[in-house]
Amino acid sequence: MSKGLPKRSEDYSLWYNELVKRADLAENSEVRGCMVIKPYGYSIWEKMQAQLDKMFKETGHDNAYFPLFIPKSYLSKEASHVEGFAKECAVVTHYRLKNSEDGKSVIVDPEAKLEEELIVRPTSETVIWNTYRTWIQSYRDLPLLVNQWANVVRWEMRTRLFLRTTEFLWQEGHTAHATKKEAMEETIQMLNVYAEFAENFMALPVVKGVKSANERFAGAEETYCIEAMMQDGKALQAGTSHFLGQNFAKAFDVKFATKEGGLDHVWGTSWGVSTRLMGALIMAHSDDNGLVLPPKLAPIQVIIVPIFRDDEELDAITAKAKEIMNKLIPLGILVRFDNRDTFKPGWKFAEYELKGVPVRIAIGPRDLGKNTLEIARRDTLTKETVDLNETDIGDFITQLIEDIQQNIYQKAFNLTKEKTTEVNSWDEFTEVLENKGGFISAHWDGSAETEEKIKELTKATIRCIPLDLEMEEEGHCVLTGSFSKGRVLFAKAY
RNA sequence: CGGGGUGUAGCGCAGCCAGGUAGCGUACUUGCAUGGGGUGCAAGGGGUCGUGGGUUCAAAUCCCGCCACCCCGACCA
Repeated sequence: MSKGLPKRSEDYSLWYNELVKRADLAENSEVRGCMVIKPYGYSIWEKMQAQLDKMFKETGHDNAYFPLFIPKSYLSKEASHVEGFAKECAVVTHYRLKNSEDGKSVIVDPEAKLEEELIVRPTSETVIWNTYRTWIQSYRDLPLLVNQWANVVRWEMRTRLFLRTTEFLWQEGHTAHATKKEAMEETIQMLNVYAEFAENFMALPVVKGVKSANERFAGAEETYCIEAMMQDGKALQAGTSHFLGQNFAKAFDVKFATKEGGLDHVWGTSWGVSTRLMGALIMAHSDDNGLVLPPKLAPIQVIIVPIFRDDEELDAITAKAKEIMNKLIPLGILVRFDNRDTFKPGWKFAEYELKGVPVRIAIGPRDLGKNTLEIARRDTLTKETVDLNETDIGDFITQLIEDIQQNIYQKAFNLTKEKTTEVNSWDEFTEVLENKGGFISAHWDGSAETEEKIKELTKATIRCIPLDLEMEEEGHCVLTGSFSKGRVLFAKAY
C-alpha cells in the first residue's frame, strides 16, 4: 500500500474515503451504516458547533433537549411529514431481553412487547410541537425560539462517511410565531445565518435558494437551502431552513390567544445543519496531500516541528519554540509544539498536511544560528524562511492566517463560479452535465413532471431556485420549451 | 427487495481452478545506523482461513446449507 493518498482526479470517492480515514476524522463503525467520529474529526465539529451556537444565541435562540423516542402516533399526525419519513425509521418494539433456552445467546423477550412502538427520531418536529402545545397559551408566550443539539436516525439504504450515515449529529431549531410574516422572517434569518457561517468560517461559498415542491421538506410550506459546489462538480445541500406555515400547529393543536382576544394557530419554522457540513468542508478544499482546513475552524492553527539530532539540540529548539508560543498564544492563535522523538520530521510534515493544519513552523539547528524559521502554509504548499530579527512573529502569523482563510475562500469561490454554466437548450444541458458537471443554470417550466423527467433522464435535480435577483429573467424551459419565470440551478448532488 | 461480488494476521491482499505443514505488503515489537519531506537494514510476535455439515488418509482449496459485508439500482440531510 502506498503512503500517499489516492489521486483526487482519478477516483474522487476513493480519495474522499481514504482522506477521511487517514486524516483521523472518522471511520465506518461495525454497526450498520453508522460512523465513529474520531477525536481529531470531532474537535473540528466542536469548533463548528461553538460558532453556530454563538450565532444562534446572538439571534435570540436558546438550547433545549427533547426525547430521542417518538411515539408512533405522533409521527402520523402531520400527513405529508409521516409520508416523507416513514420509509427510513428505526422502530423500537420491545423493552427487554432474556437468555435463550439453550443459554447460549440473548433474545428479545416476546413478552416485553410495547403497546405503542417508539420511533427513534428522524427529526424532532412532532415531539417538539406536541410539547409546544403545553408551552404556548398566549401571544405573550411568543415568539418561542428554541434550538436542540442532538443525534437523529434515518435508515438510509446507502451510507457515506459524514455525507449520509444512519445516525448523525445535528442541530435543529424549532420556532413558533404569532404571525406568518414573523415566521417567514425567521426562516430567512436562519438561512442567512447558515450562509454567513459557511462563507465566513468554512470558507465555503454557497447559493441561497428555495427548493422546488419535489425537494421540499415533508411538512413544510417552503424550504430554503444553501447549496455548495464540490470539487468533483457535484452539489451538496449544506443546510435547510423551513417555513412550516401552520401545518404542525394544526396537527398538534397549538393555539394561542391573540392580542385582539381571538384564538389562532401559531406559525412555525425549523432549520438544521448536520455533521454533513464536515463532508462539505473536506470535499470543498482538500487536495492530494490531504485535508485543507480554513484557519477559523482548525483545532490546531500552527504546528511547530523541531528538527534535532540529540537532546541538546532539542532543548535549544524547545526554548525557541516556547518563545514563539508565548507570543502567539496571547493572540488567540492555537499553536502546538510537537516534540515527540518517536516520529521523524518528514513523517510529521506529511502527517500535519494530511490533517490540514494551516501553518507549519519548522525549527532546526540552522535556524537557531541565524535566528530564522521555516514557515510553510498548507493551502499553497509553499515555504519561506522568516528572519526573526526583522519580523514580529505575532503579526506575521496573524496576517498569514487571515490570508489563508481568504485564499481558501477565494479558491472555492472561483471553483463554484467556474463550475456554474448557463445553458439554453437541451443539447447544451446534457452536454455540460456529462462533460463538465457543476451547477447548470437553466430555464424550467415550473412543473413537477418536467423536474421528474429531467431527473430520470440525467440524474440531475433542481438544487434550488436561487434567491439572487440577477437570475430573474423570463425564458423557455430547456426540456419542454414552455414559458419559464426564471432560471433555476440543476446539478447532480450528494 | 432485484442484479453482481467478497469473506485468509489490526488494515490491504495472494493462495482455491489442478487438495499435501499458512503466505505477501503494511502496521506492530526489538537492535543498529539515520534525522531540513512519510529513513534504511536486520531480527521478532501475531491467523479456530466467516460459519455448520459432507467427501477424503488429508480441505483455506472440492460439494451442500447458513451468516455477514461490499458494489450497482430503488430511498436520501
